[in-house]
Amino acid sequence: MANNTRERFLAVALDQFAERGFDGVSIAGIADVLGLSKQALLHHFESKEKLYGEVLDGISRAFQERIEATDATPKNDRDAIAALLAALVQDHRQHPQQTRLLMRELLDNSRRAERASHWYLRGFLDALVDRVHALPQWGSAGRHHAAAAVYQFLGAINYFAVSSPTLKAMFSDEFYADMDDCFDAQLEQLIRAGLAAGPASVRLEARQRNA
Amino acid sequence: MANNTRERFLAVALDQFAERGFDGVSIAGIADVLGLSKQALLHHFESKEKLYGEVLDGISRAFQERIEATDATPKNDRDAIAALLAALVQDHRQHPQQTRLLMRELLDNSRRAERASHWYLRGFLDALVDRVHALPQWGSAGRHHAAAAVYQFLGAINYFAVSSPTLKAMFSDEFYADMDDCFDAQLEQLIRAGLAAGPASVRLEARQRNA
DNA sequence: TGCTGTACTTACCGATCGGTAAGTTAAACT
DNA sequence: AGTTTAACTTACCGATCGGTAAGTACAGCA
Repeated sequence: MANNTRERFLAVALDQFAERGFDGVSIAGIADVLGLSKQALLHHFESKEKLYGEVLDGISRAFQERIEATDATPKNDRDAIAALLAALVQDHRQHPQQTRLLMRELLDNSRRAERASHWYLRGFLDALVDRVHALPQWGSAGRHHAAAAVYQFLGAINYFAVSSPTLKAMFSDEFYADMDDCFDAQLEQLIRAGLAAGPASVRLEARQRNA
Repeated sequence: MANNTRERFLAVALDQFAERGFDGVSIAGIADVLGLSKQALLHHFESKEKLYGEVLDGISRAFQERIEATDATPKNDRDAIAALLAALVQDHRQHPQQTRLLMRELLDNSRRAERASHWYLRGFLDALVDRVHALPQWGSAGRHHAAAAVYQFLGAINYFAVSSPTLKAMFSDEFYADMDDCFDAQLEQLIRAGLAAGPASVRLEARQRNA
């Protein structure tokens, strides 16, 4: 089991970074979980930053593979959009730690702006926006309308995914389970309704804000 | 200016905690911003945790006041729901640091579960869910349907609010400005479409997951 | 048998952390 | 004038941080 240790380090690091954030985690703490010394970790990853980078890269890669798998779905079709977003929901459900860590990155990356993997969402986002923009009603309005709508969908998904532990604690376990059970169907309905409603007409006031 | 210093500490602390998180901030760093020593801070707030608690309480209080101000809107009405959520969008726009810090709390509070102010959203959430549940189509389905829908709305708002710096960096400033300009109208349209669509019928498969 | 590289270990380092102790300064009150 | 109190300061503490240095144990290979 040569690089098995390496992968176990990455798994533990993902867990801890997701739960406590970069600054809340010590490399000694990560090593302790595996019963190894801090220097064992530094032997495989030359610094805490490098370790963190590899964790993010791993998420990014897994994410890319998953969206490429669903990228073959038909374009110019509401079903396809709903299917892509449904896949994203399942993704978040199956990898909650990845979702949590990426939400932390979203909060931190104004400082860590140099890191490229932050735009992990960019490809997925563009693909979705293109698909929405290609829909009959949406083409007439600017692309930013489609982008706003797509980002609202993503927000609905991501926020719920990240909130799961809080909602469990806030409500009863049973009520949360009920919410979770109907979430997907409710979301799909919302997406379809939103897409059918088409782009909103922007009132003039908003434009004048930049005066 | 007796307790002026105190308030300035709180303001700087909010900024730093929102930007770097609890563990990423040092009390000496906060004090430095005001040109004071670390012990000046500890004179006003007996510990870092207490300072953090007061910052959160301040947000919670401000948030409560703002939602109480809009709580007088009519019930059993789609316009009222849209108005409450529109107010929330404005709220986030005007206090981005508060929004960011609360998102961090959402990520951290599985560890800090003892803190009560985490449920700052609870009142607002319940009020919204009640209003949705009172709508003609929604009453027939369980309350959790309304809760899921409301949480999707909140997610769309919150996620966008928190993503602002990232979106600015990811797209051109102009494209982001366009998105931002049409966001409110797009969101209102989504909310109205979602409410009009009513609760989704849950397929049996989801229920069987608990087997 | 001797050499080399991998996978670790213990020992240690300077920096920084939150927090304590003990002043200092000046305004406010009696 | 004397005392108290609020608002700070400098000096210091032990703990923990990320990271370096130097060694050990062992497997594979010539």
